Amino acid sequence: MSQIAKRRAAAASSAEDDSAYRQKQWEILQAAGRVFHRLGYQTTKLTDIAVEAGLDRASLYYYYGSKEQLFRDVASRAVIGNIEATEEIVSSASLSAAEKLARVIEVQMTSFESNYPFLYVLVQEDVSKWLQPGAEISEWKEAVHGWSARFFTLVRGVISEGIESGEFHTQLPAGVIAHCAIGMMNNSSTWFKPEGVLTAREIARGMSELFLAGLVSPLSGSQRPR
Amino acid sequence: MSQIAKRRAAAASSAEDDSAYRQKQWEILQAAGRVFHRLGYQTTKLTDIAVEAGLDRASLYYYYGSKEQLFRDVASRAVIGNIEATEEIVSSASLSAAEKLARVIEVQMTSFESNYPFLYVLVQEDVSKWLQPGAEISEWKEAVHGWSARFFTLVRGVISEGIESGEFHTQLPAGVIAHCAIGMMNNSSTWFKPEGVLTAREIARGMSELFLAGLVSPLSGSQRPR
DNA sequence: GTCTATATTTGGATAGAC
DNA sequence: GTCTATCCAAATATAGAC
Repeated sequence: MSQIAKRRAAAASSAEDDSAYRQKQWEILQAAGRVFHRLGYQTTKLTDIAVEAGLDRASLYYYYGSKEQLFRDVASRAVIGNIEATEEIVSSASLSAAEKLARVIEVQMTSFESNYPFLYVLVQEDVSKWLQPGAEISEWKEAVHGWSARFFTLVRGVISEGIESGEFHTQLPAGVIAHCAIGMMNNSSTWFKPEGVLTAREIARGMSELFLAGLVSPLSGSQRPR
Repeated sequence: MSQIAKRRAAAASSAEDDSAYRQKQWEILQAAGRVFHRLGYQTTKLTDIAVEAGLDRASLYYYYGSKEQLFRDVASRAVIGNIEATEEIVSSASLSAAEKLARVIEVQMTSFESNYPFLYVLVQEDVSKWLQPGAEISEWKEAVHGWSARFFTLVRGVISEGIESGEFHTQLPAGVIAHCAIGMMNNSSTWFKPEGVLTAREIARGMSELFLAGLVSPLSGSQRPR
């Protein structure tokens, strides 16, 4: 164990929750989140994060042990609660498939917003590439990949449910529709800004409407007058 | 100019179109395309490409001068014709907005298929990050970014046209809808396989229907019986 | 706690033998 | 044409002074 690792461990174990140490950790984490979101994991250099956080490259190691740990902490921040909320929606007995889909979209989009930019950091990394042959896999990577797969399965399940009950009509398999929905949402990492004119909730409603009623339907757009 | 560069230039200039040299270049390019698609540009190491192509890392330099040139050749392969086809559709005077959108989706999806995986290599790179402050920009990167922006503008234009003519109904701004459409299509880089059960054309039709009529509309899905 | 200076590793690119 | 053996730059991580 390196010297800096010992000092880091000592500082971490003796630090209270609201200590200056934790505060600084949090500031660095936020800075890292912004940079990862802007540049992606591979492109981001520790220098970029150090500059964004306003200290030296070496000083980062007093707070975080590695670039990967930094990324891990950034990315873990939001996922779990998100998945659980989605599972609850999907397993509801009283909601129609359309309502479920609308709520899943709303949970996801508002989660992108309230956890900004942490959740985006993850979705834009395409975690499915992590388990490709040749890549070193870690327990954490597998877990994230599992969540990602789980989310896909949940969305596909809702679509399947709607198709089987006759509520939804489509020529495409449920999995493809699920990919479309997820792609639409995840792609918002490239354009959505929390301080924009539209809130995540408003965008989510528009997306649901688009997905359920389409652009041409005379029903759509008139349900909620502007 | 390095020795290997001279030998490469000599081989390239004296090679006929159907020579063994060109053939090998093409094989390497295909291998590189597969690896870039699988791992992304930054993550891909020259070793990965060499292994995929079945020769040594150093031997690549007899055919291509750098990793970036390799990527550039991979990525340039498909884009231009694609943009031009899209521009022609959009500028048509006789098509409705809905028909234009459907055709744009079909062009894009079939292009992903027929150029597989070259076009995917590009869309999954998020070229907008290339012009971020701090990144070194090249003429080529700017050109690609320009195409990407142009494509977005074209799609948004179609949506706007439909909204203004009263053909489309939505609560969302045209730009957001355009992002949704593009996100849906580009995300297919993570799941579409040319050898799958559905052709790109079939998927494109399904996507158009989804976008125009929605999932719930009783019209959708019945237009083309299965 | 933060920095300067440096060790270490990785990966792109070259020289030169064959 | 392809390879072995390097070189070199970039980037992560560490030691140790302050």
